[in-house]
Amino acid sequence: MKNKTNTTSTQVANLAGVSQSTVSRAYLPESPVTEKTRQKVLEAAKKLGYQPNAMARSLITRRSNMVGIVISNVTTNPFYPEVLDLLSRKFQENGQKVMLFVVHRDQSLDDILPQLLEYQVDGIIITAATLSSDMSYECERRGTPVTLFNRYIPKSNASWFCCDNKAGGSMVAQFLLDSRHKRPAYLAGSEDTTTSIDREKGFLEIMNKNGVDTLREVGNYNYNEAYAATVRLMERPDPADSIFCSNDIMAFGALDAIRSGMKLRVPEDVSIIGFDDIPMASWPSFNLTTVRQPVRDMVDASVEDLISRIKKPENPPNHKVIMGELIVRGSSRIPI
Amino acid sequence: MKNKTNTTSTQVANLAGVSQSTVSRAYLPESPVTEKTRQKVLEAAKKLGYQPNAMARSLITRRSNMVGIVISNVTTNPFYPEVLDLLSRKFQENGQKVMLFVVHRDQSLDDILPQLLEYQVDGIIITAATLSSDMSYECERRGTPVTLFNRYIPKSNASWFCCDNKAGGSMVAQFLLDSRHKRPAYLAGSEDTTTSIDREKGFLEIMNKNGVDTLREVGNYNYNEAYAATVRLMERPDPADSIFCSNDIMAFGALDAIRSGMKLRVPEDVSIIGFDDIPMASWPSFNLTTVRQPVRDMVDASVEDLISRIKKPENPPNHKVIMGELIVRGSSRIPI
DNA sequence: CTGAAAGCGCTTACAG
DNA sequence: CTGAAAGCGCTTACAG
Repeated sequence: MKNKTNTTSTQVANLAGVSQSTVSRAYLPESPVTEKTRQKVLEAAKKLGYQPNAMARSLITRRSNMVGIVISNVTTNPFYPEVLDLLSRKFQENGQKVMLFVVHRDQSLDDILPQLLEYQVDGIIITAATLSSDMSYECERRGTPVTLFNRYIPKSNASWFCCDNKAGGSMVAQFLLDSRHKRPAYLAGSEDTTTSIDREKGFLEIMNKNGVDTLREVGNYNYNEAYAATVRLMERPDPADSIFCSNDIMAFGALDAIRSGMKLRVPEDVSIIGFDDIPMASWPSFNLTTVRQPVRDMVDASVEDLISRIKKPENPPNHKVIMGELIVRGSSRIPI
Repeated sequence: MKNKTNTTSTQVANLAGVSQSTVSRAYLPESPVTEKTRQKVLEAAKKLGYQPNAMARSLITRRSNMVGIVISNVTTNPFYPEVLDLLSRKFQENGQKVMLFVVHRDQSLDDILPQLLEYQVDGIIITAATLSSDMSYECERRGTPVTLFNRYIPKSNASWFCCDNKAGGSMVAQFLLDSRHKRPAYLAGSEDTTTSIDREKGFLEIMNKNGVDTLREVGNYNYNEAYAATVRLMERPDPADSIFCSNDIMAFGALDAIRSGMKLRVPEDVSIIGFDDIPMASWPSFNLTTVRQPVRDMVDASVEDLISRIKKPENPPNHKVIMGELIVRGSSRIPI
């Protein structure tokens, strides 16, 4: 293969017999060019295989038309591939390119964001991870808007859009009480995530209000840990009669532990409820009662917010919490 | 939030009392600068919050340090989020940024690749999709190497790295025969994918050699379609006694159809075998016998190939087919 | 409408 | 080692 060779606007200009500026104008929608010269340019461009260089354009327009997406958990929770799919689709529809960073537990965003800024992204969406105040400040200083997806930071210049996790937890609690459960358990996700904390908060608020004691275990949003935690919950002298898992993947772990591991029945012996409503939740093998996150609305809101703040940097950040919906399936007993 | 403002090397130069070129050199590893001036520059840079502009750098070095990843099926098959995760991690470790495109059935790569080229990516990896010869030619003309992941094109300038899909199909066929199945079925993925075609080819080769007739249905790599296809396979007067599904997700659909839908037993009534070995395959609910794709090796080979061809554009494309491994679990009867 | 010129923020020969 | 200058490939005032 030959070395990198790019046709430039000057070469096209020479062939078309116009100036380089005219070639440039031929590619700009609102520019003043007669249709005739534009055709002449486009023809020459085609002959030479010319395409404008986006780097050079970005350099001078101070707009890269790239946004950064930072995501994690992409292999451990099917919810995130869906979020990524929707986000990137929306940006593509808007003509924005996506620079992607997949982060892992051992990586700090403080090393990632500077790389995004170095490439002059116009804005950043952060999913399933949170922002240090240093970085938040740095983005603000540079004028690069940041939007958090399903996370929030009390005071910062970032926008955020979350599922109403607390209300979701409360809905589950109320549903469990209505269906006469006496010994509910909360299976927490990662302890440092606001999602798990808020779901638990909402859940406990209702349980406490009704004077019901709850059990608690931690599953770190992970199938295997949830499986083990469920075994612990069930081997107690006072086992749980229902488990609210902070995401669907953990609920599957709980389900498998109860049915395959302990040979108990769902929902007769134990009710299992999840959170997310990923597509698998409706598969017959799981048939999971769960809280559906309004992913589409959350994605739409995030992208629209980011784009509007890219266009008008003076716009203040926005925050919104969007209600989820309880989807009742066969993994839980139902109110009579 | 204020408007975009970037500190430039010239400002740093002024503060540090050196020339702009010296500031530039301070950021280049191999450049001749005394440690003392470098420190002076870095200090000034820190004070001003300076960071080099990657766009300007790319423009002049003719290397963007960005690679394009084109991926699809990211929500329908957990195999691909894993591929994406591994690919992007490897590139990040190599200091390459990733420009991501998630494509859908209705989108042609012929619209995507020009966007990647416009942004001067140094190379492109295409996963779960294939390349038109026009585009292949265009990339070659521009000197941008392309690597296909688990796809191939007979003659083109692209590299490719695949699982040995044909051998995988043969392994499954032999295993099914060894465990005395008499009426095997092949459940095809998308008909236009080489992965499904090759797995079927290998499967049939062994079956034919042994004079065994096979059934066939199409599931398009999709859970629901596989569920329906399985029902058809079992409702025949001569139902299948084993189903080789062209990926794991379809195998789950088959499993659910057989157990939840038709109340038959696996593996006593029917053996189910998949392909991929995604993490869920080992969950107790599925406990799926399947062919494990050597994802890590495939990813490593692809990334290394792309990087080496970015460095040396004169290197010819490489092709490699890597053997998978049959993972025997509980969804299939075993040879006696 | 069209062209000549300046300039975006860098890297890199070329001198010194 | 360091600086002045050219130039990467564009866009965009400024004249005409």
